[in-house]
Amino acid sequence: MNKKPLNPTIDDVAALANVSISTVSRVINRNVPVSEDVLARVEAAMQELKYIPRAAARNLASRKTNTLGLLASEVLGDFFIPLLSGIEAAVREAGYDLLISTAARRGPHDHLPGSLGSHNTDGLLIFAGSLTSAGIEHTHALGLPMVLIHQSTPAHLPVPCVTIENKAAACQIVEHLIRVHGRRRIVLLRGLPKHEDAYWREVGYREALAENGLPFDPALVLPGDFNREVARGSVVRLLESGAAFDAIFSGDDEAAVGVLQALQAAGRRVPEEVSVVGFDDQNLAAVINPPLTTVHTPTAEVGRAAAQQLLRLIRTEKADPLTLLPTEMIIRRSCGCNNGTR
Amino acid sequence: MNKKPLNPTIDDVAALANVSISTVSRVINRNVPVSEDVLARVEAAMQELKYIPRAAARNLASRKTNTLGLLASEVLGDFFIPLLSGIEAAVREAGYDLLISTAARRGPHDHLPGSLGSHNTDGLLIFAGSLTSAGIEHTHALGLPMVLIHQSTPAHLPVPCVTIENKAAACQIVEHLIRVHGRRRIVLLRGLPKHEDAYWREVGYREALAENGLPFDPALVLPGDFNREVARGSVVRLLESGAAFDAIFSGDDEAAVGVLQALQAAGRRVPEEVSVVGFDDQNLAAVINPPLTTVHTPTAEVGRAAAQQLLRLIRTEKADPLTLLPTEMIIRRSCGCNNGTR
DNA sequence: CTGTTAGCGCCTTCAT
DNA sequence: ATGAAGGCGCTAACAG
Repeated sequence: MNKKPLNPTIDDVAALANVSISTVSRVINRNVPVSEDVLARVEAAMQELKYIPRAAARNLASRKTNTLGLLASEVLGDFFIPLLSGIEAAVREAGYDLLISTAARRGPHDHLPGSLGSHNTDGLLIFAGSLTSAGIEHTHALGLPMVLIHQSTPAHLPVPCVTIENKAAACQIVEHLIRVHGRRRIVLLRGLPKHEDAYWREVGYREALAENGLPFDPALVLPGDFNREVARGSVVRLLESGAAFDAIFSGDDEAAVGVLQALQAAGRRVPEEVSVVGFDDQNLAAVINPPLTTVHTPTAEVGRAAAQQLLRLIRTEKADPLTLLPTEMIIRRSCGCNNGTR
Repeated sequence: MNKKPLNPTIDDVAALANVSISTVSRVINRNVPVSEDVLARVEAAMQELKYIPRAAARNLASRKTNTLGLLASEVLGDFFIPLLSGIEAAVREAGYDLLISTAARRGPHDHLPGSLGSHNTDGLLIFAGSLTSAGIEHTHALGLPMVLIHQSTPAHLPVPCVTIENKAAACQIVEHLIRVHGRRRIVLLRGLPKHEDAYWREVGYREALAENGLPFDPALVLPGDFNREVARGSVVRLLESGAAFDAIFSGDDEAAVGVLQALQAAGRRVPEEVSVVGFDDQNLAAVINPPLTTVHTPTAEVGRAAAQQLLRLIRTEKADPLTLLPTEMIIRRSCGCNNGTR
């Protein structure tokens, strides 16, 4: 008589506890009432055998996987950590697993990484830029629940989206430059062209100019791509062009690093000669020199909210079409405030 | 006759292609030769039906899950991104999936998150500090292949480990402080007490002192915990104590940030009055003020190597007991070099 | 090279 | 409240 199978199954537990496998299944799932003593026996047996239900078998039988997929873009920026921990927390609290996949080279027909296909995941969290519009439609057509992060749904598809307030914050921070620091020639380092955050930040920038009677000068709008090197290159070229400017609004903090490097290499003093502000309030914003005035984005909350919406969608087939999380301006020194302090 | 089932199974494909399901299975897995025309027919049918094999069914039948689990610690530091991308790359190249789980509150008996249990994952990647020694032994006893990251195996268990060279690099950077900058009262801000990286870095520090005829002074060893605030607190207290010191070797870059903040707040000039060096070469090391002299650690490679070892272990039951990746000192300004440059 | 036949381990009606 | 039996969709011998 084999006492302890190395990979116990539900049958082993049932045998040990002297009940049927259905009963064991019931105590595992706690769906249906089970008498006190039977419950105790079964639980003891499970402990004894160190029984762990096989996910594959449960998934196959129950037709759900209890796992959520996260499709991330190839470039994992600094904001990815808070995003991930927010997602992870929500997913775990709900008893789900998290399968992650970065957007690898995927052909046009090959819309999803195989593993994230409809049968291997109960739903998908899709980060901005990790799937084309066509890919999203295709996935949606498959009937896979999904929610988009930092990207609104294309083609009027009923796909929930969770993102942050970009425009008002961008407007506010640019107005800060104008009204508090008297800047009038403000450069915009736009983010990734197709990125919605970048788009709305630009709209906010223009709005601030317009509301304060400043002209919009296309010569002051340069590529930043949310990338340190790209941003640095843009500023170097701007400097070479001899164009006049007294402030730079960078698409995100990462690009702001490049901005500062280019400016400092050229001997331009920040913030005395030129104010610099960013967006995101990433880890390095507070420690860089000078400390960066920027906009704080609640990235962990975005992750958490996205996971929660997806879970709701899966369970109730209903979710908020749009979750817009608030942002907040953080004044430090790169804009010109607090200079001399500390 | 139902033309396109919404969730096609292998049977639908077989029917459409006029073959048996075994044949379809063969073209899916490409294990066994299949004739040209049959292969074409089957592939056409799969396309036509948009067939996606159900992972749960394959897993159940084949007794393997094709997914690797990653157990991470609760605190996801900056180094986590490169680690994750290295892992993800290796895992994806091998055609596996990645299930991630941060070490949540887990009771003493409840060693693993359920989903990472032996039946749901073919193997585990365990990051330092995410599992106790007992947990590791327990998991190993379950027969689950695993490899440890930045942590060596306890109790002589045959569990492969991949980590980095800490001691020599720590010794080298401290020697740099001594020989190049003439520092003699060097503070050590140790990392997390139970963390092996921290241990070896301390050994390297002591070795450097010994080899250069400097006394080891316990008063100069303070907690840093790989944490910005803890490090700052330690330095603040050190300053208050009035102890003399002319350099600080911080357990990692994150702690170095706290060191710099405390020093600058107290008006101590870095590197003129005190040299500061870190370890890890994190994202912010190059942009902080002053740019941090530190040790570069190949974190993405660590992730990749760990995944590869785990895969080898799963496939061949053999793996290198220890993979030690090289590190490299990066000279910037906080030690006193290159001052005035740029 | 291809088809037939058992399961893989669990959930889920359906009886009792 | 509990047991019996039939799949879930696929892989893996085993024949042919």
